Amino acid sequence: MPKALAKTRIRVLLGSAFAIGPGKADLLQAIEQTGSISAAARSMDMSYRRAWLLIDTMNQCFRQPVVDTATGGKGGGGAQITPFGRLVLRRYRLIEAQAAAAIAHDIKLFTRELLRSR
Amino acid sequence: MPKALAKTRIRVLLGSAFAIGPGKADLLQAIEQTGSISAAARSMDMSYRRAWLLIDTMNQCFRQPVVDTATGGKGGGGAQITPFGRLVLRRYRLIEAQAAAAIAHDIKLFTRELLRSR
DNA sequence: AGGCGTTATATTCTGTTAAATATAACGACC
DNA sequence: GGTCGTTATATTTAACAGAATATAACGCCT
Repeated sequence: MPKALAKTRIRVLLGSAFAIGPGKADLLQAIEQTGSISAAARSMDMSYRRAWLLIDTMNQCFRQPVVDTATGGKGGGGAQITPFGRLVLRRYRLIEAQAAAAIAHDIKLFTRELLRSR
Repeated sequence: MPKALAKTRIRVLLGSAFAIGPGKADLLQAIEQTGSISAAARSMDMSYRRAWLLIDTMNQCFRQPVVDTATGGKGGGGAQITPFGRLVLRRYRLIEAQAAAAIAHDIKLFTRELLRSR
């Protein structure tokens, strides 16, 4: 059984859609590393369809696309994170880190003093 | 259509179970105000079963029960938040507020500059 | 004793979400 | 022109979550 663990999730919403959150950020990074949606999905043990849907949502929520795709061609096509996407990712990660740092101490106390030990 | 909105959710996990999060915290407050699980559930437009399940999870995750219940008796019974539950709630709200304050500025920039307007 | 509103719990139904499967289109490369 | 792996999308199937329903137990109160 894993140790008691505190996680902060920051999700940015646009209307009712989740523009970005932990999962989408990870997916962006996987695309950056693999160069395709399908390879990124495989590496995250996620269905291609699900990955494609997440990217589609992001591309619709942000002012500019975060991922560029190419169908056909060398290797059958591929996908790349855009410079704008890199910016989105960087700033999201920054916000995540700020929140985590701000509560780190109190979270530690909370889990130590209040949660049942496992 | 609602305006672009950023929400930070802090959920504290124990093992794989969510010990506490925004919904459970609200439920605790509703019980504090109403004095019963069923009235709290009604006030939140939630099924009694669901509310009971959430409370049960909390009571199992924390070192002490956060809610005391009584079956039968005056009014059929009822439920009260324990002093320990009040402590849990207060400290959870504090953590929530700290995280929100830490990222408020950057979240504002993020939504203004990066998100598509609605 | 019987009624009442609640807690506590099991079971069934239902709707939504995710997975699985299938298929078309694409364009470089051989 | 055929092959390849990918994007893009539809359709079907399965899994899960939540709602709905049902019921027992409880203890005060009239």
